[in-house]
Amino acid sequence: MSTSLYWQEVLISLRRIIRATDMQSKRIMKTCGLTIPQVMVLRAINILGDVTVKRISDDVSLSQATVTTILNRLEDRQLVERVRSIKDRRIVNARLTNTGEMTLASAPPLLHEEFINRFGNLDDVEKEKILSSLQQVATMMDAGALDAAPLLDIAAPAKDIRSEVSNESLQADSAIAKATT
Amino acid sequence: MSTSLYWQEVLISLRRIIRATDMQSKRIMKTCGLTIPQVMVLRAINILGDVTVKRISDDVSLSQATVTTILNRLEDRQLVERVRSIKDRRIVNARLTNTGEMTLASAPPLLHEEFINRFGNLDDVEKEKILSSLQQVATMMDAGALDAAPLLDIAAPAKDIRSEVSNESLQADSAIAKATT
DNA sequence: CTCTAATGATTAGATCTCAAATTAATTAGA
DNA sequence: TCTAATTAATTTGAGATCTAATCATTAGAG
Repeated sequence: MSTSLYWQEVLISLRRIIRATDMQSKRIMKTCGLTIPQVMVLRAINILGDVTVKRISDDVSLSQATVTTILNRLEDRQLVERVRSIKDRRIVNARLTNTGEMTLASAPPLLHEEFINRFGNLDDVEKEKILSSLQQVATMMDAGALDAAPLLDIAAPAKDIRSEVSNESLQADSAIAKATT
Repeated sequence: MSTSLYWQEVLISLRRIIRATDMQSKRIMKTCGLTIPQVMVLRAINILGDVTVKRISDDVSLSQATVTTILNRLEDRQLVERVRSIKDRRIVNARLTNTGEMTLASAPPLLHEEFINRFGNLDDVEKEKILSSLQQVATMMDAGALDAAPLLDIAAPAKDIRSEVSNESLQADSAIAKATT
């Protein structure tokens, strides 16, 4: 059917987005020595406090293995330290060092300035439309990946966030309490 | 401004999308031996006829270097052949072999079945909303990357592909045309 | 005609990412 | 108490992707 044409378009858009993200990550790497995923992990740790690798990986949407390797690099640079839980030795809790906090605080925004400007200039309806579309796509995609179990509420996420957004103004740490609830 | 929280959400959504795409690519790789980008390159060649590496790379949003390595693998498997232009020896034209055409024809859809189902079940308004959001995001993102010069018309981004498509194989039905307007 | 600049493609080098296998630690059951 | 199953993290192995450097060819200027 005619929908088949949508796939092409969707795929191309996804490619462009993935590529742009990749390029942006490399650009950031050059200026501050950290990649986007690395900064995201730092942020997650900062927001969530001492967290397990699993929790981080859920939060930033990277596999546990990837988070482990990212933590290795962050630990090498002393931005993060790992502490084994005393209660359960299998568990590792990551936390930021002082350097890590400072580095995170000074990290540049992860999206292109250009993107930020343009997005910022859209009116709220438009912003909302875009964010909720992204979330729908993400949900539809990883619902397939995860066998459709935990993420069935397609409609909910966008709204949750929105209300958070409008209430808490800005850095609200807890706001990211997350769709995972 | 409260917009800053949007960034978190946008980033998380993008991560989820990127990850799901990656996982899907690996899944497809297992079943048919080709990754998503490989299939996309095959498709581009099929649609565009004999094409230069540059043209392919523009079309599928991968760097020239990446397309080269993909072409290497495709050529190894005899799905594609490279022909140096006689007029200008720098130029390489890629074309599908018979095997390549057959393989392409039998390649599975590149998006999760689950995604396809869900997306397909949305009404047209919703589909367009999502597609146009993706395209806006892609454009805002790679506009930054490409220094904002050539891509200022947010509305028109994916046009090349579509016009080709509609002329050739697929009989565009106009739904998409509107999405970008 | 030759030398330099530009252009298209390829190679080299560095990261990231994931699935699968592995290691370590805990819990449950015989 | 001791094994089996489970859980958390890490290591291994294989690709993909980008930028930058390189190679090959063509176009232009003197």
